[in-house]
Amino acid sequence: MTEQKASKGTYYITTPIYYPSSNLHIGHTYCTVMADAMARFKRLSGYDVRFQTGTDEHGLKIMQKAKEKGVTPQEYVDEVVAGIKDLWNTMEISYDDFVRTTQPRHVKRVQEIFTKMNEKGDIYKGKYEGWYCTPCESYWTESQLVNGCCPDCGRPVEWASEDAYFFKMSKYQDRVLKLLEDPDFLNPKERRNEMIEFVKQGLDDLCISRSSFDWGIQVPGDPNSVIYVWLDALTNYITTLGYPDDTEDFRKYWPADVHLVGKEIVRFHSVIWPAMLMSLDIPVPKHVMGHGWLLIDGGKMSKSKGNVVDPVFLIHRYGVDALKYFLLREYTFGQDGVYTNEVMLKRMNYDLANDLGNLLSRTVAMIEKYCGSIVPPAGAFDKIDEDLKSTALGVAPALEAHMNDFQFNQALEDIWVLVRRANKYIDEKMPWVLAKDPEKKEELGTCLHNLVEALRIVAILLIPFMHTTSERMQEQLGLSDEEMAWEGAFEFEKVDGEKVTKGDPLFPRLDIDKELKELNEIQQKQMAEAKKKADKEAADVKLKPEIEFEDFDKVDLRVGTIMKASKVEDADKLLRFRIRIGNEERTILSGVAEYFKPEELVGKKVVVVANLKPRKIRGEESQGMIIFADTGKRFELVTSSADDGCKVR
RNA sequence: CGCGGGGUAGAGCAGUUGGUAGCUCGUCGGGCUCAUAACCCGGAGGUCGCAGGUUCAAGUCCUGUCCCCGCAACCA
Repeated sequence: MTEQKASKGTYYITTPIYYPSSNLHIGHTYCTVMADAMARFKRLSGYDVRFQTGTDEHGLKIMQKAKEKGVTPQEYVDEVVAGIKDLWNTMEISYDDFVRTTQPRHVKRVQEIFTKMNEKGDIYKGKYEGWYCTPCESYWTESQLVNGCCPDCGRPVEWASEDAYFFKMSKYQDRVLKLLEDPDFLNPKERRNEMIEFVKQGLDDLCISRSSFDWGIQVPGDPNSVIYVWLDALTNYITTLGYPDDTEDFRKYWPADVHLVGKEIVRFHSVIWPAMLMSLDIPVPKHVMGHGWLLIDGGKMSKSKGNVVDPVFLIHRYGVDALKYFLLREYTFGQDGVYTNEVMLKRMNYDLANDLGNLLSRTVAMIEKYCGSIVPPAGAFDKIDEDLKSTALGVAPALEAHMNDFQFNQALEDIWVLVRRANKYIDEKMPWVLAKDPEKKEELGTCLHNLVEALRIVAILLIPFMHTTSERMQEQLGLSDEEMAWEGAFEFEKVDGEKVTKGDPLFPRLDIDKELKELNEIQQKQMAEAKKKADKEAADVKLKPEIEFEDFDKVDLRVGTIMKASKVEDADKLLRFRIRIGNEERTILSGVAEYFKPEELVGKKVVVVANLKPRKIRGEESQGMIIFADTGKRFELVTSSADDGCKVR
């Protein structure tokens, strides 16, 4: 890429750095493809573009994954990251920098940033508290718990605390709120509203270190703590520019023009990240754009559901350009969209094969047939010619406006307005009739000439989205590089006596029914395998660390009779039990409402942890705990026929 | 509980500052034969979740209500 033309200034766009805990799916591809299209568009428009993506490689999850595979965390991420880079190469993603948070250039600067924030007085030592799952070594918030247990492994958690470093985020609450209220900063507005409300509820200080695991960047001067992954991850956008050193890149590209992110991490980018930058006294990014998700069967893609769509497979089958086109054309930025094979195949067939491919094909065929493969000159224009011309000239300005708004689907629609107009133009002009009449030769020439003009404009405007297709069009139309310059999309009179060459169809027509059938079969198989694998992982018996008999003996288990059972109002999952244990009765709350009807439990004899310290749940005291068998999907009663009050041991 | 989003033709979606409800696919009918059986034209099909309100005028503003989805703090 030539870096000469930078007349319009710089444009720095980023994708999130992805978490390599598994291979990427089509949702990640969607985000990266958008960023790539924007980067290419800006380059063509004359900006000095910097487009960055990468991977976020620290954290507990990675450590656990590596352990499962029996490799070091570094070995583990190296392998996954190689796959990710392969994917982006296959997708022809034109990134300028790929950052890995394990790279020394990043690690060193994150520590410097931590130190800087500390010197500013924005970091203090405190206690981090939460529900801790010992086997998973993770903290969870109250709301994350599932039935009061670890959402990952389903085992009980305990309230724990550790020394940790905190960032005084609350200090920046007012400034962040002000920033969010600027309609230009965070888009689309649905996300903005959400964040404004969130900040208005008040910002707490942010815990920015962990001591429960060590796969991360060490806190300067504290070998026992690593820097919290989000501080590590977010700063990638500036460490690659050399910050905190005063570098040319940093001065040139910061603040970033756009952080393109998924809606699930908008908060980190529009609240936490700006607060951190404010602490560092450097400018905040100009824009944060939150895109929606691709949903499958109305739900989020997830490995446990076994419904992830593999982009590599689709590229292999349909080609990079077709997939890119589909992703950019089908979905409205900011909104969730439903992915189905059928929707994808229809887009590919109708828009690409029928409309665009066929238009090129019939145009080139006619020029070969009627004009000896040489694009004829244009004569006088009639009304229809003028209409085609004005449609053609309207596309580029409309497209630029939509692109600047991140309306990729609209931008492509702009191009297709011309594609459809050109197809209609052929029908209106009926060149095959003109060809039969020697006196209509000039009219025929004008028609075919104008079609090539229209296709030239289409080919140029397609470069940011499908550059290979664009090149193939250029080749078939015999256009020079000069005729394909971006500015040329704003002019109609460019072509002149080119020699056209008919090539393979741009996009072969697909037999949708047949494709659907085959795709479904293949994907069913893939999903079944993925699901099996996920289920198997879940079924592996992971025992807690060994304990002494004395530890077990501390637990007083008793048989209890359920006297009453009722639902706790205002809580979806909680049931309230009155349990008789020998001579006494007590109240116990359990988060099992989704598995049992209260009335069917009355009279059952169950096993109760009788000497558990009472705990308040939803304002009520729970005096013990009922034992259930957890199948992973359901809870089942563990019953006994013995009299209540009996010891269980 | 709270916060955010959505509910518009059979399906999937657009609808800027309120002023005759659009698009793609499907469907029905017609045209053309240059082209990848592709392309072009026309028709049918919507009380814009429901109920009120503001207004000369509301899918678009306000109130209430039902249903679906997401977030709920460190978890991409």
